Amino acid sequence: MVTDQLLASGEFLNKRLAEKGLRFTSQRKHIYEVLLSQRDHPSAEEVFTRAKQAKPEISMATVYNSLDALVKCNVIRQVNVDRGAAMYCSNMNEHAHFCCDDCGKVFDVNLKDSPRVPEVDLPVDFKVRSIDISLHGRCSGKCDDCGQN
Amino acid sequence: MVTDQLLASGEFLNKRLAEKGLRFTSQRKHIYEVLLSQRDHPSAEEVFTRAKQAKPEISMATVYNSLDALVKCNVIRQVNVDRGAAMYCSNMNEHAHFCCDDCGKVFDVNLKDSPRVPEVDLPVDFKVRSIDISLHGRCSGKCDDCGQN
DNA sequence: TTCTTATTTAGAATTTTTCTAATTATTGAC
DNA sequence: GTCAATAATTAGAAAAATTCTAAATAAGAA
Repeated sequence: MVTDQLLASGEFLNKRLAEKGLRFTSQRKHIYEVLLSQRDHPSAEEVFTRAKQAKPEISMATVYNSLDALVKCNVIRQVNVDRGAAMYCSNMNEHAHFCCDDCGKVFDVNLKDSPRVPEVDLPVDFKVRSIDISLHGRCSGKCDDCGQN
Repeated sequence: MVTDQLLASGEFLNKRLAEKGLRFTSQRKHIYEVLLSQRDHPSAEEVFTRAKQAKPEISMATVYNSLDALVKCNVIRQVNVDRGAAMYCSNMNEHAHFCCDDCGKVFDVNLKDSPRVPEVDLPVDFKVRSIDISLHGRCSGKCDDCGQN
């Protein structure tokens, strides 16, 4: 288990980046912290906005670069539920995403009997790196934007 | 089971569209046929290109509108595996998508013990309409663009 | 410290998607 | 079949999302 202290220190990220031959930079650290500090599903644009608060000089290109680096070294996930902007998720516990087609919000949902991930019939030399499960439907009233039904 | 004859006739699509209060138009029929006739995972742009061959007057806005209509009435699926363009899939059998991070190609893959779709812990009033499972990894040599490993 | 090279930056460019307003086509009622 | 209501189509503009470029900077290894 990764402790919050370890996450905060940068040690953890440093190690993960190094394992992939990626450099530990203040921008990547900051963007990672931005994602950890508010555990929703921001788009790159939204990450950019949040990151600028403490680091006004950061650029959009760096946000994309950093997000890619963080995804590559497996400390965040990229979430693609629809056309439109990709979203980013710092919850690395095994979970799926529920996307409400009414309000567009994305919720983390846990798999029952976790970690029972679906098995697939793959050609022998296909190598799986990650599995994404996303549901679409209606969150129906659970969120502010969704009315009664 | 939906027969190819039924699919081709337009009867099937007509019925599905009507069930959702959507109109049956020559453009929607054509785009559906375009997707059925080549069962890969084209982007809207690619659908546009293919559709224009027989219907040069069709517009991009109509392609998006039609794809949305076809998704809404459940005769095709929208596939979001990455940043960049959404893709469309006319295979409505239960299956997952494997996206090769090397070459970007998307493959349909069957679930083992189908149809054992993962169950999730959802708030009671969340209603699920569809489930998407996508894998990322390497197709490693199975495709033309992927070298030896 | 020095060197090499990955990363960052601002901004331009490209790609993808949505919107607009006028026109056309589909559907249901008569 | 004709008419009316309105959904869908069209071209093009606009917006949104992402990638690229070339110069400057910073990280990590020696």
